[in-house]
Amino acid sequence: MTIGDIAGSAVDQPDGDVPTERLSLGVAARLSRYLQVLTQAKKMGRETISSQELSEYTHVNSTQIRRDLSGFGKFGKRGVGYNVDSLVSQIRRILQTGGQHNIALFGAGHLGKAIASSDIFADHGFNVVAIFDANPKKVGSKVGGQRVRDIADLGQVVEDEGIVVGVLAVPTAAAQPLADELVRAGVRILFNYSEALLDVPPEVTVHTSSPAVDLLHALYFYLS
Amino acid sequence: MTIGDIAGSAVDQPDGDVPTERLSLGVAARLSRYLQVLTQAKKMGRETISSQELSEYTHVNSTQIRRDLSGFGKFGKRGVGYNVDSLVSQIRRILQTGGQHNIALFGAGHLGKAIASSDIFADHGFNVVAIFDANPKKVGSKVGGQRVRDIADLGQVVEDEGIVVGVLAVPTAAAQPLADELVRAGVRILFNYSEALLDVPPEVTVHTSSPAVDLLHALYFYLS
DNA sequence: TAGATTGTTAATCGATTAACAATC
DNA sequence: TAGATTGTTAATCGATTAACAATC
Repeated sequence: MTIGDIAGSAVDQPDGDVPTERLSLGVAARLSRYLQVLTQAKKMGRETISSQELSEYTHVNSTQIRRDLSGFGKFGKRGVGYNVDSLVSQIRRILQTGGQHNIALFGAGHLGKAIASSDIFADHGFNVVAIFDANPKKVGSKVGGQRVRDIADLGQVVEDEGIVVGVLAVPTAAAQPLADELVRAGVRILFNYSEALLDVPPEVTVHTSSPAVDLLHALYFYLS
Repeated sequence: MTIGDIAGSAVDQPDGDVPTERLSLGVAARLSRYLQVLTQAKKMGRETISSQELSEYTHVNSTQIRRDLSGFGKFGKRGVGYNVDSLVSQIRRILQTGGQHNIALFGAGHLGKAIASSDIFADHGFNVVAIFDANPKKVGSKVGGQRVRDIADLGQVVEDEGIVVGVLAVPTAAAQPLADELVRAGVRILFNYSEALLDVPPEVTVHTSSPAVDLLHALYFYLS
């Protein structure tokens, strides 16, 4: 890859350009955030972007952005900004998430269809390799170019496809039993779009989507 | 409503004179987070919850949670925990978002339908009072019990219903022009589900949904 | 009571910010 | 060059954590 010589030749830091230590939670979260904006900027044809612009889109202070990035190498050009393409590669490398990851989607309702037919996940290297639904009537139908599978095949598919992430777009009542099955099958990250509070073992991470909470948060600053 | 006498005074104040101090961004974000879990817990019939349990569901340290809450009053009972109902009321009061807010939904595709038929927003006091779509064929059809309206009526509806939040579940290409119209109509908070980077005036807040980014973030900690 | 959990303190760590020289 | 923007420092602020007495 071309990444090595760009960052490597810049300065031979003792720490180097490869983050040996685990990133702090805050840094990882912010880098992911930058990546989102950069990906969108790339789609819109932008070639460079300044820390100031990144700041406006991410709501992260521009000094903080420069500081986050400069910790891993000198990626920017003074007076110009950052090259969008190269910064995307750099951040992906830092986050070690440049690869492709297989995910499984559960629930072929409106939300499931919306997810399957969008490329929000695909843009970040997540391939929806299987869609499941508990309703026998939906099994076999096509959603987003995929055949909807029976939940009974869960274990086999997780193993065959090396799935580590399960996206739960199912009714609240179905979420916990499904989560239990996914944990049993070896899935380690659950993305929960239902309203259930999921109980899982400590080695499993649950992320619960909360658009309304984000909205409340925004509203607080609007009202005050 | 009981909300008016508590939160109303803050809203009615001229600029600068707010009775209570504005919460820090971090506190407001965490309180919103607690509220989400409490709302779910309430639905599941829980009567009390400990800071330790809240910590497990929110990934916020339990000491931090007790510290956040005790800053506003002694809401808990030692040896027992917090009463779910009363804590919900308290946090809503603190966030001044206990009232009902009218929001408008744009786009009657899969995502729009998923949002309209779920109660993720309703649970937090957000009423979807209007659904718009640019496609004339969809205008007039029913989605989530509402008649889909023509985008041309936007200005009038925003004024009539007092809408401050617009949820954009539209194709990327349609997002910026729509955002411009919403800003013109006086909407101050945009919830963006498209992949567009929206340019808006400083008085308008854009929140871009980023499930894939959250996933990347979770994955980083799984991989390392 | 006895166990559990809050409310609170104090110490540490990381985030944020302003400022500015370096340099594209 | 001249303007713009990075990379970096230093100072401040807020978040996090462990620990524990209070008390339900």
